[in-house]
Amino acid sequence: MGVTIKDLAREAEVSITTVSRVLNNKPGVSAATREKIRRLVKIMGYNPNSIARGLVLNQTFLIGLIIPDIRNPFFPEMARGVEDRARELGYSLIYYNTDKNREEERKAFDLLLSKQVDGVILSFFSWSIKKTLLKLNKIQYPVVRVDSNLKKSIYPSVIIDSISSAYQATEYLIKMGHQKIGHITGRITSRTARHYLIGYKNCLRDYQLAFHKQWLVRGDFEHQSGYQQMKELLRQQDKPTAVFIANDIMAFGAYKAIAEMGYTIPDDISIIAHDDIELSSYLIPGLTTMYTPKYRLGIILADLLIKQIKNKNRAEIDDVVLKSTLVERGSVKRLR
Amino acid sequence: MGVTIKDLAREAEVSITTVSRVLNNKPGVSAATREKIRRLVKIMGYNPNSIARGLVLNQTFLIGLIIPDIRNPFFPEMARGVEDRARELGYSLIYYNTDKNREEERKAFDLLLSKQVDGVILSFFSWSIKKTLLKLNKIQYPVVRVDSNLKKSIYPSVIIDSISSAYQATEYLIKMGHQKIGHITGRITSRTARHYLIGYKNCLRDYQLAFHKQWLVRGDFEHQSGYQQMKELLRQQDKPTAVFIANDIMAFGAYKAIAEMGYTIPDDISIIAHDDIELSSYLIPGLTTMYTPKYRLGIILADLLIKQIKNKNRAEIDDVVLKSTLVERGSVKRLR
DNA sequence: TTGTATGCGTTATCAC
DNA sequence: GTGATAACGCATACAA
Repeated sequence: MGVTIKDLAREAEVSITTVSRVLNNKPGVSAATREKIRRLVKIMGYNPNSIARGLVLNQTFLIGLIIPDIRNPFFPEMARGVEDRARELGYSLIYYNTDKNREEERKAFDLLLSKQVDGVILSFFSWSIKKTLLKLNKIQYPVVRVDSNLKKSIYPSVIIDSISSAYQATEYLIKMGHQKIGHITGRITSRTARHYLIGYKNCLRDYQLAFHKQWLVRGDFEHQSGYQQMKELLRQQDKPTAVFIANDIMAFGAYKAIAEMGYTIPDDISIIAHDDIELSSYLIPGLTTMYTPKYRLGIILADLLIKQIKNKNRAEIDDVVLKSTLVERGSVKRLR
Repeated sequence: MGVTIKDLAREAEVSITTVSRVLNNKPGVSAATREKIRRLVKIMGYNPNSIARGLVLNQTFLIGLIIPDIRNPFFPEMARGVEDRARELGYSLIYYNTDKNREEERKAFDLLLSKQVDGVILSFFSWSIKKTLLKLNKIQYPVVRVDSNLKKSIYPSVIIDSISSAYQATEYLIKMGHQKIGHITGRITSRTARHYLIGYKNCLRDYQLAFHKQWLVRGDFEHQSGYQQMKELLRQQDKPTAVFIANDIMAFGAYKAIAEMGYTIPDDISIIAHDDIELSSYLIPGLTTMYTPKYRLGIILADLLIKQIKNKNRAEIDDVVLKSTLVERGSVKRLR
């Protein structure tokens, strides 16, 4: 196919060893030959075959990125962060969307390992795949995870502290004078959704507000469910005055439901959500939400993974806990 | 690192050739040994090294996907289509975000070729890179492009006919009784933006409506500019009654601008946009826009590319033209 | 039915 | 300064 090191050697009338030396900027080549080969590289358009390089070095400079679904607005931000930093450090990314499907997650691992990626980034895995992870750990295979689990893992993780984040959101509503606070959950099979629920409940408890079962409705992180569940909430006799919605996407649906039923935000009902995706500031009124540093998350993931790749010894398992921060816009009303 | 074909051979007490045969389901192995090796594969957890495989087969089953920015909501949909179909056919994807930056685009090519990808998908390149493409074409390197250029290229393309699409959008406004029609353009350096402008102008001409320079304002495909440019439009004495906005994202900004200035959609001003990203139906009122089949676009791209990869001979250059279709929601008012 | 030998493009070891 | 040569893991032409 392309021009190889061998072609260069023939053309320059030297051995491939010499060529390899100048390509890798190693000493032991006269300035003259070095120059000659450099010129040839340009003229002949040589591009190193990193596949062959990977075979001998046992390193491909490839990283596997396993995510649930790139169409979820959370992930492009994160992925871009990973990619930018990874490229900066000389690595490329192979993506794998799993839809949080166990079988796909398993396949993703096999495939990526087969492609000899130097490490893999796992985000929001639906199961712990403990066995696989243990096996990888034994052979010192670099992995980082992003999750909302505070428990120590055998691999470094970036943790989004969803419990505290949900707590903050709820607390904000309370401080704004709300007492009747509802919650639209995420897909409850996900740990993140369960953590939000815990944070919400903890906060109610700490502020001695009764937990009303009818104000807790189940969404699944998709707009559709935000729409439906908000309608559910609004149909009730005794409505909440504020709702904590598990993500911005569902808030979009909720906005629509509220408008359709003739209510207005924040006068009739206040909304706080989670994530702060890019379009949320363009809702009317602007969505008050918990900002999660998605791009930065990506940067950190790349750093953590590549650090592992470089330190074969793998001394520290340093977890990073990422805090979400409140972004006040116009969707929460101060009561009384 | 992992267990290799050699390990299997040693364990099974056969040659690596035999092992290779059963791994690739080739004939010429007794059922007994075949079975024995198959068992060993499971027990020892063998995972083929596709890097080594790629070296000898001269095929990596890797595809390069070059896009401007995965954070633009258009691309996750498309990328997911590519990935799903590619995986189905046994290929994985390396992503490369270029931000439409020439230097990055050039680097992307070098990197991807160096990774020995079997082909590359180019979407919305900012320049023609004719020289590179010609060189690749000479060595029969598989490439597909997605663009809005109807001109024949040396490589197969999926073409989004933006001129006709903008024409349709404008025509729809006219048929709804509008005569005073504005346009917020995309970043005018992009061909797509220019094509929208052409379609818009063509339509005005065909319906004998005068083109008013002050109703043509320049955006850049980002919400921010939709917001600003819509304000610009609304500040005018003689306002348009309807505006064709070059993409949904800018329409989000425009909605906000309109609300802030105390106008309502569609009573005071009608809006039609382009793309139909997922959240657009949740705007209030729902955004009327031109739907572009982004996921399907991805599927087609993967098919076209892999077809090329398989037919080394590369008989046909079949372009595919994708039409956008109108999605009527609530942002355009029928006049009179 | 099975095995030997060679090569893919590159780097590393060792010799000259 | 330079060059043979082996090796990485795998597939395959050719022998046996």
